[in-house]
Amino acid sequence: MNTFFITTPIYYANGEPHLGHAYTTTVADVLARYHRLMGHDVLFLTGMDEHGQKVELAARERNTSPQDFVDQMALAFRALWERLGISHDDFIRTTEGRHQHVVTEALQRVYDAGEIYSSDYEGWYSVYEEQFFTEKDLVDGKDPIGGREVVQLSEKNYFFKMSAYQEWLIDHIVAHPEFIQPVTRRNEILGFLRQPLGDLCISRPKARVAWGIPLPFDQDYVTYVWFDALLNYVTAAGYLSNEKAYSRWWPASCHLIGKDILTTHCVYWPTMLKAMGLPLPETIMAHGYWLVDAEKMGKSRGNAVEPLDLVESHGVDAFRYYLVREMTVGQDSTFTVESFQARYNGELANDLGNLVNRSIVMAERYVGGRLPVVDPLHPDLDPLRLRAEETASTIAQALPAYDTVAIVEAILSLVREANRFIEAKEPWALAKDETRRSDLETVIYGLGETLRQLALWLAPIMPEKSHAIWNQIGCEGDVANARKDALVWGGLPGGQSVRKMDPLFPKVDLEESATEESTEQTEEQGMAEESTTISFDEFQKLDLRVAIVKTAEKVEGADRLLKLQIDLGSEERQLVAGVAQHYEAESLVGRRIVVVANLEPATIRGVESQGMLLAASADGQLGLLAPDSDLPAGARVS
RNA sequence: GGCGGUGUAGCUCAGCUGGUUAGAGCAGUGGAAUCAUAAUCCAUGUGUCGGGGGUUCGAAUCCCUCCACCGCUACCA
Repeated sequence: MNTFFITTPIYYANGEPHLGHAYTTTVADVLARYHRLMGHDVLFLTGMDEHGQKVELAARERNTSPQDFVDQMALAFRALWERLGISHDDFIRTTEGRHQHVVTEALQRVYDAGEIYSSDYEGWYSVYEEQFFTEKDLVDGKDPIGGREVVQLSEKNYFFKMSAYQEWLIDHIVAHPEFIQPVTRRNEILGFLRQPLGDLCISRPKARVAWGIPLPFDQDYVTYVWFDALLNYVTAAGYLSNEKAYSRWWPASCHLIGKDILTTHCVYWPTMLKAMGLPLPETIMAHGYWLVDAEKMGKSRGNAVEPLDLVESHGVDAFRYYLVREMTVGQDSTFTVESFQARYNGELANDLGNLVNRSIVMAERYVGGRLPVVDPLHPDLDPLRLRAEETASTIAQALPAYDTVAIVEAILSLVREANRFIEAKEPWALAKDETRRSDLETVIYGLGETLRQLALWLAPIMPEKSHAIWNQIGCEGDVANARKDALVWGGLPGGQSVRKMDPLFPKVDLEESATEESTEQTEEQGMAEESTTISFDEFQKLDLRVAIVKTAEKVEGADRLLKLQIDLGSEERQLVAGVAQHYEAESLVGRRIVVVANLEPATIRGVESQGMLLAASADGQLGLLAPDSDLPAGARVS
């Protein structure tokens, strides 16, 4: 039997789950469910990464033990997976005995093979990032990632000879185009591997970090993140514990990850496996980020919407549907209420929900609620049958390509075909003509069978709603348990009674359900650590310039605004500044100021402002920023 | 700076190894129908396929170049 072993990353237990986690896990769930539908033997794994200093610190802050803390976090994640209808087969935690055993044993083997050595390491260490930095990495004496304190530290650590595997890894990636997907990420890794590859530090001294798995060959150290976390994939497969399971599941079919942990999965993990003498996973699929546009999340109404809130307002299935429908796996996408509502109203409520509703109503009204027994291959049903077969073949191609968007579109095309079919056949007209009774029955049967097909194909994406469809056409059992043979056209026997239910996707008034306020702008939600700092690139987007004030006057009808004409060197600009309560207009003329030159123009009190003057303020005091010397107008600030 | 990617209708995007009048969904406009969650169906686009050059009988699709944006990476800050 075909096996399909899919994993999500194990999520780090130092923060609450968010959209990024939800997306990865939902896509993995949808893929797992499709493979089950196709009759494959599936192992779907997710879990938690629970060791490390950040967990230790978080636990201390809450006055609890690390184990208590991670237990709570694991509960929070499990609760979300339950809410989202995730059908994982295993939930692994790195604090479990089965995993500690594998890590210990694997380390000992690699050590015995001479692939691990110890060495002194000296550098600047950030407690927060749990990382060393070289002198030149530092930015203003702070760590380059979060700008936090660093301390000089020299310590012995253990290293894995990762560098020895560089050529082998390149060869493997080149020889296996499916290994890293999408191709842009593959190129990235190949680019990364053109530089010399270093060795991998795999330890932390217990004196500094106690919360981890001790190195078997040196009890003064614990295992550092990668040689711990990544091994979860083989632990869960049964490595070193269940030979039968292991040989069945390993190597994994797919590690689904976010693009933020590409290197660890595409470089560290393969070399680790190689050193252990284990085969590599077939595919590492890196998806993109959801950009959450707070502006478009209802902020204009003063009440922003958190993506996960939509689960409560519109239901889990609509949320799952949106995730796999809107984002092409591998690319970034923007999460907005507008697009969510457009999908919900247009595709789910109008096209699909209404199709189900009108079909069931017609079955009740025109044929007494009992689905007729009709030859599924009746020529009148050809449009539906052919379209259903097309849907099936499209999905069969899209599934191995991880193309969730194509899967959804294939299903929607069947929905639209059915709506078109109804218009063409006009069952309401047939119902008025006794002589056309059999035509009518054929039509009703065709709709019933199409709904059955839809329920089956939608089940992996929308488990609850698809089951509701399944029930309404009188099918028994759980649609989630259906397998490939059920997908053959004509599986509806006929003769069973329809059971009308409430509309599947009622229109929702979001204004009432939106409550939480949010001040966030666009925020990236991957699995990367959130950071309040900005990158240098982001800073560079600002075009700050020195300007000289030519004229200044008060803006009519505004007591805080001044209208300034400024000399930017290459051009003159007009801008509006809210400094009238601190500066007389005349006193500014001739002064050098600093402005944001590439700010989008705005009209304030009817006056256009082509930029923004910079000033600092505190406790009601205000001071203009100005260069220390008589620089020319237009000088760039950086 | 190096490597890679993207740029196709108002919006979101399909268009594989070059080949009939460049497509889908949404939005817009006009119409039909009434079983249905005012839900559906039909019709409707003069799109410089980012600009320029080239290869070819023929290019959105291949090559070169330029521009814009994005990612990785280096360096500067």
